[in-house]
Amino acid sequence: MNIYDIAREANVSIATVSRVLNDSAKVRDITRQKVEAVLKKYNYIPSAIARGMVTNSLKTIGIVTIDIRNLYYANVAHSIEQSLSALEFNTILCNTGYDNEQKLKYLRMLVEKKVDSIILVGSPFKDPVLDKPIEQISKDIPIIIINGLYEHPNIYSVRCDDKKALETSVEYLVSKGRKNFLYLYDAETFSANQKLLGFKNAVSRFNVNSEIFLVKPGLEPAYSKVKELLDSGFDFDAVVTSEDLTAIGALKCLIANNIRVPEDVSVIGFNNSVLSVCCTPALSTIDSRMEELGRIAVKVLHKVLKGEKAENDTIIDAELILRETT
Amino acid sequence: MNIYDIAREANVSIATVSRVLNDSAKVRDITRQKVEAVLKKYNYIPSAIARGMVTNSLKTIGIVTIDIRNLYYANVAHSIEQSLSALEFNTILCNTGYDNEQKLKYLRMLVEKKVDSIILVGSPFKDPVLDKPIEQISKDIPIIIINGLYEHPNIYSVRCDDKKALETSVEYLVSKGRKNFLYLYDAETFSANQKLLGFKNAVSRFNVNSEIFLVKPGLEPAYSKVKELLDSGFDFDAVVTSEDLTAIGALKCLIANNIRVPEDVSVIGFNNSVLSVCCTPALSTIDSRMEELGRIAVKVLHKVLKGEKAENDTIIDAELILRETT
DNA sequence: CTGTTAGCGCATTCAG
DNA sequence: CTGAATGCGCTAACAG
Repeated sequence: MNIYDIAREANVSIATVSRVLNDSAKVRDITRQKVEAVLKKYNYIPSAIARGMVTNSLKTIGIVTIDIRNLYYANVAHSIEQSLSALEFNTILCNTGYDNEQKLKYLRMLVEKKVDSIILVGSPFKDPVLDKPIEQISKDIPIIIINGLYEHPNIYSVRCDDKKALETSVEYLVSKGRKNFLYLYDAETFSANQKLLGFKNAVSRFNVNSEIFLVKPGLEPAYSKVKELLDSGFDFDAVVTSEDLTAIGALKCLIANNIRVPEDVSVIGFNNSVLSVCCTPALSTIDSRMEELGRIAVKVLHKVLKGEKAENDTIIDAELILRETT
Repeated sequence: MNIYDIAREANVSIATVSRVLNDSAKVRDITRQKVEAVLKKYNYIPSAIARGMVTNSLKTIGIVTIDIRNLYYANVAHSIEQSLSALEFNTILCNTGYDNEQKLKYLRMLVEKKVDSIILVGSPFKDPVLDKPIEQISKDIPIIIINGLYEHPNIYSVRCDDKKALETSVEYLVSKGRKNFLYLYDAETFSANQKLLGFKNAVSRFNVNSEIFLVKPGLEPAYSKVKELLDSGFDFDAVVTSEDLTAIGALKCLIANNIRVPEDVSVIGFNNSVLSVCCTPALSTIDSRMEELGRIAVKVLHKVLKGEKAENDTIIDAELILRETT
């Protein structure tokens, strides 16, 4: 069933059917009703593909993440999908993992499917290997990168001020009398580097001691690292991390070793995920405002799609959430 | 740029270009190389829309969930997306929330976009209001429902044996000497009913006491409920829930009230999400094998799409994961 | 093995 | 306000 069938039954031309389907132009009321009756009778749904053939758009956006099981990505993706849906856009979800080959494969798929734009979630997408292809794509469609910085025409950055966030954390802990910091981070992306930079800035500014370690993502690696540090007699009274899960690993190790939190050691995580309220004591953390980032990304995109001028780099502030580990 | 441009530059017909693009038929090696050279020169990517116009498929599947921020949905969705991607299919993600209007809107969008199939994740999609539209859609494309039962041609169920899982939990706790059970559940869907049924079966079979309460989803409502029960002097030595987060709410309340877990009270959650290892003590829980469900769903779908006969209702067993709360 | 041709279902001129 | 005609880029017969 297509508009020809509808047109025939309604005794009008396909152009008229198309018009009422999109109410794109004036159609006499009586004609419209005639057509609508037939449309309803068959519960007719037009083909977005055929429309896309003409308009060269499926009203679909690709959203590219590392792994949607990660709460951070899930939250941003959800926010994006919802904002987009309100604008009548659909979302193609891509979980690329960390492998660049996979990322390229997905990017290609999205181009094939003629998405109206691609939203890259997370800084792992700012990578030398990907730069060329991404810039190539940006010649045809706008690209938004969340929590990555990409200075290139038609590529828009929307991010949270990670650097400042870490500075704020350290500052707060210093104000509480903490003097010996441990920083655990689990990635070496743009965003991770910003956090690290913020941490380093702050400890040097406040002139406190600090040790920094890169650990594998997850709870276990952080647990082991802290255990190792404890065993080696390393002394610290504050743990700051780049991820909630890492913080929780550290926290669990401290508790297991009868170190009181927050009396002896303070802990601050990052992201304000559900995880942070599940542990005991509940984790103080930094809210990186994932939903807000998603919303802004779509807002920027919408502007660009409408041909309006949009901010090339939007930065919002994170927020320190104090719970029981500080 | 389209296949005409490629054809012209390679001095062949568009049919030949199409053939090498899909390697659908024998093409002389020398011709193929000629074409491929031009293809590479322009880094040509064919339009899936135009192809879809002819084949009536975009090699895209709709996956419909309540909310991807929920770890359960995120895990299943991830598994589906990955399995699908390996089959060269893309995934349109839909977060419908609980509102039926929204669900219908998404369903319509997916039909418009001519998806090859729709995968419904979670039992909230087995609802009288949705039955008609879903059955209508199933006339054109296969539908898979994960953790819901839908007996209808071209609709396939893939689910975890929730009933048995709950029976196993209770049985285990009884074997540990527990006699007074509290069951907290947070939804009234098909899946939730199965769990409830399993719980009831088991407590009656083992002849132990039980109280059952419906609470709102989340950590807080469970916490409050348990607090209320404790204050009222209600006596219990085992808490079983339909969700990890609910279990954690209960657990936190017990701990806060100096009730020892698992010495005084045992707790078992459901889903084996990351949350279960974040709390202290770590939560014993039921692994509902979300990744496996996603994988099987895609396997079933793939069969159907290839025109092979597939199982209408696939059931797998959950697994009891013992950690520190039992 | 390769080329010609006819649609796929729709939006969009351009006439009337 | 409405209709006829055109083409979007590709696949799939069908010829040769």
